[in-house]
Amino acid sequence: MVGTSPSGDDLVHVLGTLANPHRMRILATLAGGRSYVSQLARTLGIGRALLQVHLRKLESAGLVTAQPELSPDGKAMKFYEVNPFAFHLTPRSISDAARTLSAAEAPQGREDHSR
Amino acid sequence: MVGTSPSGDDLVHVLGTLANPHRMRILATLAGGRSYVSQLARTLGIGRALLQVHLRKLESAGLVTAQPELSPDGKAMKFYEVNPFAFHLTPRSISDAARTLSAAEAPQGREDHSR
DNA sequence: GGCAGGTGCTAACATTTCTTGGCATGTGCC
DNA sequence: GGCACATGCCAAGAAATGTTAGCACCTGCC
Repeated sequence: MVGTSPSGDDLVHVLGTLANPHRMRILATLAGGRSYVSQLARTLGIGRALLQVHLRKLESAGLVTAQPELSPDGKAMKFYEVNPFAFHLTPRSISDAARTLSAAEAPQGREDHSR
Repeated sequence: MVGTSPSGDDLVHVLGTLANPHRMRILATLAGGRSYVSQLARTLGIGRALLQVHLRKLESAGLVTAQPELSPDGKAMKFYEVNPFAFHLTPRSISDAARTLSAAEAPQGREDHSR
């Protein structure tokens, strides 16, 4: 699984997701062991609403996985854990990714911006 | 130089810079050889104003370098070239970086967000 | 002078992302 | 019932980013 080059769009998504202090801390915390939302919120000292948004982004980027579970005493809890990943960023890998960027994000210029 | 772990803040900066289709394409183009602003704009099909903003971000993240030069016929031109770089992103490296995030960006919570 | 081709800057608008607060739902327990 | 703790969602404001248009300046050349 390692060594697979993500498409340009995916890479933009992943990088954009990682490029945020909160999400880095969340990832770092989860790397130390799985945890559930409220617990994480307490550990990180941030509100649940905010945390959930970030967790959702991390999940949509495929960096973490959610696992709904029922605690012994019947509470519905949502555990999260880190998905293993490895991205190598070099001018070369970025160039490769750039070639697979979707046209939608491209200016696909027919326009004359010359003057 | 390879293998040096960037500080958390630097990493956020670099990742945020790379996480953009325009900047990826700019980097990809420059990886194929140095070029100057107007030329790049034509190649990419985007306006100069926009290009300059992105080039500035790439430069501030240390991914490219600007080289002002005087063309044979006296025109002042600004060439850009890619700086070699290599970042390895893994849960581990992200965790390490997260520990060096500046407090300013930290919620450093004393607050009670519990309810 | 006037045109072509470089550079730079900035104000203003458009869009996206981030953050907060409030409210709704569910379970177990005293 | 009422409290503690868990989840979810959404509207709305704040802040950061992205984009465009326009103007200013310089040099060589016909």
